[in-house]
Amino acid sequence: MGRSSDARERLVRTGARLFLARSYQAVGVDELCAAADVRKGSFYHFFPSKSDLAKAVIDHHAAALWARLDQAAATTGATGAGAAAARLHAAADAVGEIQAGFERRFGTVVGCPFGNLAAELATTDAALHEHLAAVFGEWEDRLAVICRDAAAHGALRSGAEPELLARILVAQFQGMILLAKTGRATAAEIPLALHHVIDSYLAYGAQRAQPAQGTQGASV
Amino acid sequence: MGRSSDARERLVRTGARLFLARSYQAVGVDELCAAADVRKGSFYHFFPSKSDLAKAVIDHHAAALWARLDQAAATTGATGAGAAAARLHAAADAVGEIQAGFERRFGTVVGCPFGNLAAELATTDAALHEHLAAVFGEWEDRLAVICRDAAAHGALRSGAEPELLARILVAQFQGMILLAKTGRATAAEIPLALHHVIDSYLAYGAQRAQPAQGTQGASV
DNA sequence: CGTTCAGTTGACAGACCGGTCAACTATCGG
DNA sequence: CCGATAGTTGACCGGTCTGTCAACTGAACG
Repeated sequence: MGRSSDARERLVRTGARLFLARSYQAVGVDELCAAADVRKGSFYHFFPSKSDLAKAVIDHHAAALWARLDQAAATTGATGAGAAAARLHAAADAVGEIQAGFERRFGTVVGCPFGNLAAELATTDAALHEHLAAVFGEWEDRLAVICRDAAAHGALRSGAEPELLARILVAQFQGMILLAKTGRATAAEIPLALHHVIDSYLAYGAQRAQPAQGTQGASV
Repeated sequence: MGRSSDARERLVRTGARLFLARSYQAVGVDELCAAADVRKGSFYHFFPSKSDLAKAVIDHHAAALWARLDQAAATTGATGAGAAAARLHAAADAVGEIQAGFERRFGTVVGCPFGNLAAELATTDAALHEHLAAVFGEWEDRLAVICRDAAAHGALRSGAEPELLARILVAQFQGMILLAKTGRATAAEIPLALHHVIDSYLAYGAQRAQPAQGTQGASV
């Protein structure tokens, strides 16, 4: 019953775009609606508040990230000592590609969708704070799975705890993306730094032979 | 001639406090003035715009950070292979203490003063963007000096370039602080992760014997 | 002691903010 | 073909936002 519409999806997509291009607070509901060609009344038909749109935007970006990470892990099939290491490097490349895509779309490195919102809203919006914490938690967990696998195959240096390494890698992603956002690095340098950190945690002799080469697949 | 006043300093200090406790955009000039007990006309006597106050706030935090880093480097006197490594660890502890101080003052980890503003404003305020880039640049340079010293004494693993390591460490600071802000870590865990990363870059045998122990000096 | 000027004051402006609402409309299921 | 309902529309609200201004005040200095 009733009619159907893609207005909600348009709002989420333009929200994702505008929040990245500027920031959450810098984009008003009015501008958002104009850009999505949706009247304000409709906005509040789909979302109880602007904050709820942000939650949907986070889910949108999270789905895209998990898809990329799954794809990266899949192309690096098989198991074994070297495979886990390769999957870590592939995850670094996947994030690098997402950031490179943003850089192409927006003209500059606009930052991490989650990191930006966390820095801006973690202190003022409890619901978004929790939502973002869950995303970072899943990100960490996904890397921890690979790190534990690497540890099980003896691919990690002695003293390298898988869970801590996963956290360090997520932090390295966030930090490098932020430095790139300040203009002190390009999107392409993000995965390079991560390859470096990953290698420094691999058991001696397990480092990758040739320097990082992102999977050259297109799509953004 | 004319009269003197500490209103400007009060504005910078309360700006530093409120921007950390919430965010730049979440704190209005009116609220800021009320908290600093300064009338709005006076605010615009000292600062052409809210953005210029933010620039002063950044300088305020930067001065505090450089002082802490200098102090940390000084207590770890002397030179030599182990001294450079010790200075890196001391820098990690210094940042950890700053964050622990914020955590005590505000009740939660409120993030890095520079990282927060960078994430929020880098895309919308060109002047602040540049100003923040300069701070990150100096931070990186200061660590690079130590890293080069470590490299010169053969304290770094082979393949560890000092400049890249300095960048990786700044990124690790930013990333860990952001994760702590999302509630996924405490301020005390920030230096621990950094000690871990630093150790993974030190030449085998140069790792610190006993786990991180922040200089127990008080002061915030 | 008076002039000068940094600093103060409070009222004001205009735009914009997130959010509300009642009336309306098109579509889908029966 | 009709009723139920998801979606649409545009006017509207009160509050807050950054920034302005002219008149005023008081301390330092010649």
